[in-house]
Amino acid sequence: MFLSTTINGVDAKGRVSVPADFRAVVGGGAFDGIVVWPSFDGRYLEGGGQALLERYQALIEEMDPYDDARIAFERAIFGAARPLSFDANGRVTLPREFIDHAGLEGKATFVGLGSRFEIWSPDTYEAHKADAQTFARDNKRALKLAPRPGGAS
Amino acid sequence: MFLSTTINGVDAKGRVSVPADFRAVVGGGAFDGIVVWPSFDGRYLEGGGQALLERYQALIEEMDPYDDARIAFERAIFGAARPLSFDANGRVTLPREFIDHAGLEGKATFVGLGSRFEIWSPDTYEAHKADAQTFARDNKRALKLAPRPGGAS
DNA sequence: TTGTTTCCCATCAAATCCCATGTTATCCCA
DNA sequence: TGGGATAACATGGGATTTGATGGGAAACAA
Repeated sequence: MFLSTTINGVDAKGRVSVPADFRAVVGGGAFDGIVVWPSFDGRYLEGGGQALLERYQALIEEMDPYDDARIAFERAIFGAARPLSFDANGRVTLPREFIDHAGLEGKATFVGLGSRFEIWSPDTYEAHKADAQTFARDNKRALKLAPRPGGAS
Repeated sequence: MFLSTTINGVDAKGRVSVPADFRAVVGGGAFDGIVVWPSFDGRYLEGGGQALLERYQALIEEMDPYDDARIAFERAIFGAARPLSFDANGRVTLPREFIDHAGLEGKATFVGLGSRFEIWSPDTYEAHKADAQTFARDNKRALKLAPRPGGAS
């Protein structure tokens, strides 16, 4: 499970260290790396392991072949996604196009979201994080279906 | 089940012993440690075993993929949570950021709440407890209608 | 060639492990 | 039931490993 937030440097070559925790999550599969694509919803990148894309593929294949939404998702995700393999030190090289989309300038914030993660420019993310916390505080009762009490661990 | 309140020391490295009772609760799982995140509702930390987060994940995944609330909770919880593994003596190292959020200065109060626990600065917790008791006294009529186990005791 | 990408090695800081020690709780036995 | 022995827990400091990062050489493509 992808957890926590980490800021790592992006060097002149577009290289960035993927947090070791994240590498452990995707490790073990056939492809030693991550899959990343620009979000169609904002100036950030989305990513995950190969397994995530396979899950998305399964979801999309349940839609009608010529459903406009299906085609849009296929293009926005599969068409835009790139597999980025780790180098010997656990870094990946981000395509220039991705760096521009997310406005990464020397730094990148990795945000773990359970089954996937996002990559933001640190400044941009700070603003969104504050929004998310405010929203969560004001709407915490939405989670009220709440875990049944007593079942520990 | 996480029970009772314990005060343990936080050393210069940010290390703190997790109460042995709590360790027993999370023991047995794949991950030998706890998961902790800063509360988005106050100056304290929330935590539990890995199973707690999995329960939250299950709840969140029942929401629509692009629901604002879902994204906000994902960022506020998963983005902020960190898995902290036990060292050989049952301690975890709290990130500086967590120590600052909760205002821990050398001491930390672990409060067991059944399926999860909280970590407070002892002083802050005492004040909070007093407030809670005052509130309870002033509202005992309401509490009578909706008794809730686990209120600060 | 010329620019780009991939691979490899060196360095530094930070997280992790390991061992030693005091203190408290628990057990055992007379 | 008292007291000593034993084990469990909490804590401190130092050593070691891991992780992140920077630069440069080699392979590749235009």
